[in-house]
Amino acid sequence: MATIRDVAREAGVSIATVSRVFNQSALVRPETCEHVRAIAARLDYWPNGAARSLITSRTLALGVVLPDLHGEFFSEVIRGIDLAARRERFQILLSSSHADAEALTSAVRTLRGRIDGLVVMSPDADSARVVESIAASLPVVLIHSGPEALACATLAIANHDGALAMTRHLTALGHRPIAMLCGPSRNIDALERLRGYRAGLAEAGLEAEAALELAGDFSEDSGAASAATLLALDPRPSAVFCANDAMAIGLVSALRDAGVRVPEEIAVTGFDDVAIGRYLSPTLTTVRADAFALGECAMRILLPHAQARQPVPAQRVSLPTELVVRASCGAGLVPETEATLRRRHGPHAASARRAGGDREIAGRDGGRAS
Amino acid sequence: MATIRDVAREAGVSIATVSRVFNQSALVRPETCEHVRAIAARLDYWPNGAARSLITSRTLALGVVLPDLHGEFFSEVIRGIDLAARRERFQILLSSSHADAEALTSAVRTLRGRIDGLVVMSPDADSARVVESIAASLPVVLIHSGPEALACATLAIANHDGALAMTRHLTALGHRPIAMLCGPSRNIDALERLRGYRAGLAEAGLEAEAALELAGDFSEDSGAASAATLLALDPRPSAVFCANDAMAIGLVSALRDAGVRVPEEIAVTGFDDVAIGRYLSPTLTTVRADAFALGECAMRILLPHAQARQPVPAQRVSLPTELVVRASCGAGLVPETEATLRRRHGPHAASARRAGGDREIAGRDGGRAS
DNA sequence: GTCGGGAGTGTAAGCGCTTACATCCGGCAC
DNA sequence: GTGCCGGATGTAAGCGCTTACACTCCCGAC
Repeated sequence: MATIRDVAREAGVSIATVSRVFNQSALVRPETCEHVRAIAARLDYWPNGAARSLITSRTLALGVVLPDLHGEFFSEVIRGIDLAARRERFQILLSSSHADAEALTSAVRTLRGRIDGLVVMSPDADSARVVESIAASLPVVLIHSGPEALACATLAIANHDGALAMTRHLTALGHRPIAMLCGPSRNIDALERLRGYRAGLAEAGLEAEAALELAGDFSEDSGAASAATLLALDPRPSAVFCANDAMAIGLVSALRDAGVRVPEEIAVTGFDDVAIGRYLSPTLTTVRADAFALGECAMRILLPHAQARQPVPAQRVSLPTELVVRASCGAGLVPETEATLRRRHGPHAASARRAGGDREIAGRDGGRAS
Repeated sequence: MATIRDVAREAGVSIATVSRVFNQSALVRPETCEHVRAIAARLDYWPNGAARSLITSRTLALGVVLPDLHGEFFSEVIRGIDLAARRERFQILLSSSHADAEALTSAVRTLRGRIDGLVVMSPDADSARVVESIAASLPVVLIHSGPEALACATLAIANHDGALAMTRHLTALGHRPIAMLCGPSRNIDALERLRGYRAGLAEAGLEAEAALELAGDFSEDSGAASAATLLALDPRPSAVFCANDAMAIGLVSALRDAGVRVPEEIAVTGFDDVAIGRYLSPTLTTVRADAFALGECAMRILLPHAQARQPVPAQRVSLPTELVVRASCGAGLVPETEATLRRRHGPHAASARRAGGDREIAGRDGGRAS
């Protein structure tokens, strides 16, 4: 691999001149510049990134640490991050599956000196501490939905509000009892969604019951597996709010196999709004948590500070969610009981598929907040 | 940020000793080692990756260049790559959306000096040339399904064989005419699938007809959009083989909206085997192209050479596909006409959902080959 | 006692680059 | 002609690290 010295020798100039050519310095005579570029092209030379970043202490790279890469949600987050980063000519160093705080610490260490900033997505509480401690020396944004205040820039999904909106929607449609298929018991997002569900029940004067809170783990299989438990409940719930779409999809499939009609006999709703939700039968009523926007938003917060190499001030930004009413909740079947509902949703039958207008912003108090 | 010199001064040793401590050199007295580690921990020191890789010319990072990040397929490829890379303590530098050869070249340049090896996934022919030219100076694996031989290590999906197996399956079930919903016209994978479809028709003595080859672009929407064209065909096809699952999902959804029963009136099949295929109604008959395995396999080829920093010898590895028979093809409805088919597939009704045994390896001549 | 050798540590070079500063040179004002 | 200025280029330091080689002990063999 050719180095700057090879090019300089070959071009009959000093390495400083070659360097200037590759750094758009205006101080190089056009002819010299041309000549150097020609030689560089011939030798297939391009500045070495490591050497460059060693002296400039800027790497034009950002670290992205995720808990996992499974499923559409993470993939969309990465896409959002990647797109925003590329716009500013930043590379992405991806690192995943950091189950515990220790793994996270060591991941961050290996990244040191290779990145100008970091996005950490972590659904567990310990990792938040680790990130807090890094935040002083490296621009960091933490994607974390826990309710507590942290000493670093935090981006949260409005899980609670989204789940509340969904539960309100189900109670307003007259569903009861309403069950919840929960996510992993130590997952912050899952817990916040559960909180929102409970708040929604309370608002409608319904009581939260342990028997109605089914265990799940965010996988399609766990959704399918919960069908039996669900059908054995007495009284049988008229609606099930699943903590994510994957479980809702698994559950609908298992219910269909069991000969139970959705939404006529049991309504099923999800959370996330995965792409195929609008193509399922019945189309899936869910809460849109815009994963792409999440990644993009994290970048919007991080990038200016990464470029300036200055710590991101502690702040808390919440990304609003939207209630997406389609068919699986039974809207359109059950007469609506509240005039407000009708006004807010507009028509939303099964035919609302692919319509953009079937959405309502639920996270009214989302948006920016410190 | 503390440097090696700070630690050395504080610990009262030379920088060489500190360096040795962090490189597991056996030459350091245990007490010294302990002492240095303590100081390092106190100063929150960790070796700078850029400096390290500048002198060792190893980065413990691999570049991954993808055409796009949209959809489950890519996300699974990345997951496979990430997992395999992590096992060998390699980081992943992700770079996507390199539409053309030029963008690819510049992406590779920015990566130079930051990576020990590279995986490029590219469905277009020009990029293959770019990769070929890099292969001499950097270990590279190209994921590319074009039929031509290339001067670099190439990993291909057995698109042709998979599509052939699917078409055979459909003809054997007695379907005709059989339409194909194609992918992007310049996409190699899409073209190879089309080739396989045509070969399958020819085998069955059927003629390929332009009218039966519908235009699509791999998106759910394009699948849905093709429903009208399809239904207007005369004679109406009894089966449609979609070049990927996303289009099949969109098509099934649009057909359902149009009141056409799948598979009774029209059978629909896909390619990829996305996770939710088994949860759809009807469950989706498709060709499994194991994206996770693809990423993993690319790493298996690349990693040894990346570690040794030696070019990957030109070779061609093909990843076999499997025919996954579920309900959307109408198997179980239509009496099977060939004894061989029955023997190969075993029972496969709608209830085959979630069964592992409903799969048959189609790419018999896949596997390793040079 | 002398010597050799190996274990532990230090010294210094240099990876490929950027950049402050030095140098050179041509042109222009006087 | 001299001096000055500024544009173009060169020189050299040094980013934080690894590692070849040098050095210093200390111990055991003789």
